[in-house]
Amino acid sequence: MAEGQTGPGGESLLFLTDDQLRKGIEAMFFAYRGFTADPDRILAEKGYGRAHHRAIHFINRAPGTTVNNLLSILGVTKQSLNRVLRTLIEDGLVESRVGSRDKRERHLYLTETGEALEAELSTAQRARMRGAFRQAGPEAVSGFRQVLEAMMDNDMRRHYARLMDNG
Amino acid sequence: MAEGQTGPGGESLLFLTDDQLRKGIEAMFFAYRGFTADPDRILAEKGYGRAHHRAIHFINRAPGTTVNNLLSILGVTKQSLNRVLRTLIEDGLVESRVGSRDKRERHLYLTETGEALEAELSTAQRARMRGAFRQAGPEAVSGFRQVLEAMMDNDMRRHYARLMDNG
DNA sequence: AGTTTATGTCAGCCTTGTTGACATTCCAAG
DNA sequence: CTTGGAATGTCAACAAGGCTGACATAAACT
Repeated sequence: MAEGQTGPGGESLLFLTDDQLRKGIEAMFFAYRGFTADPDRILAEKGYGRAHHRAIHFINRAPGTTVNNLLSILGVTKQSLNRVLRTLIEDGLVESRVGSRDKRERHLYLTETGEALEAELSTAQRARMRGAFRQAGPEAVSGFRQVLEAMMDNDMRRHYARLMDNG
Repeated sequence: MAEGQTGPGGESLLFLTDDQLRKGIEAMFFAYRGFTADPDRILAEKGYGRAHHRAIHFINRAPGTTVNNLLSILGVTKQSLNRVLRTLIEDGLVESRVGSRDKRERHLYLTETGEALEAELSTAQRARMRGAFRQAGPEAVSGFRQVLEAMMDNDMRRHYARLMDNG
């Protein structure tokens, strides 16, 4: 089904065949492994996991963010995040400051040590992304980001857009 | 560092700034969540997880594949895969046939029930991919796949290429 | 006959997701 | 002002699905 149609306007829809879609799906699967491979190696050495990386990344992106905001970005339960945050705080990578306006809130910051790990992780991950971008070229990069953005759920796209504004 | 250089040939390297790379990284993170969201919901209803989906997908792609081949594609340990395969076989979604040439090997096939679940999962996942492809357009899709392929590790790219040939 | 290869299984550990129960803090309605 | 609900964060316990290591079996290769 859905093989090589042509739309009402006459534009080629070859890229929407089930076969093309399946290629996109498998590309996404294999590429995500490459995407996480380098940070995973670094994290494993230090006894951390991907969850720690995600927390560190977004704390670095928005220093002083609250636990609740982080929860919403990461899309996990607060209990799950809390476990990760606790080890990062114990290990001195993250600092948690009680909110001045609202004392229920905890504002999160990377310490110097935390920033060092963040730099190590993001340098490795950027190197991989840079290689892929360079190899594929600027046109391809633009398409890459368009498709990814269209693949997000609405709330994720909201978070994504907000981060793009800040950065 | 790496802000808006121009290469020796004069071509713009704006898309290789740390900022652009970071956007690519975050897009990849949020998009992968969308990518898995629909299958995850279906799987959760039936008491399966992503690991089962991956096994089902690649058995469907290459019926009769051996356990070892699947291990290499999925990049997990045999113990991990075995646990998943065992439940799929017990539940009658996958059939394991002893090899005729080499009786050590087990060749894996989806049963009718297995094919039904595969269809349900891949239909949902294709719908998401189709929406993203349609929204972004054929040029973007081409770029998307170029960047993803360039992001893979070599052995993943090998598996990917082999699957593309078959398909 | 002995070695290697492919597979399966058991036990046990870790990360990271989940839910449930609970403490603290804030705010607003009475 | 007090009290009750909402928001925020912590602790405990459990499950899925990674991992390693040890071991059994059977077939193939030398």
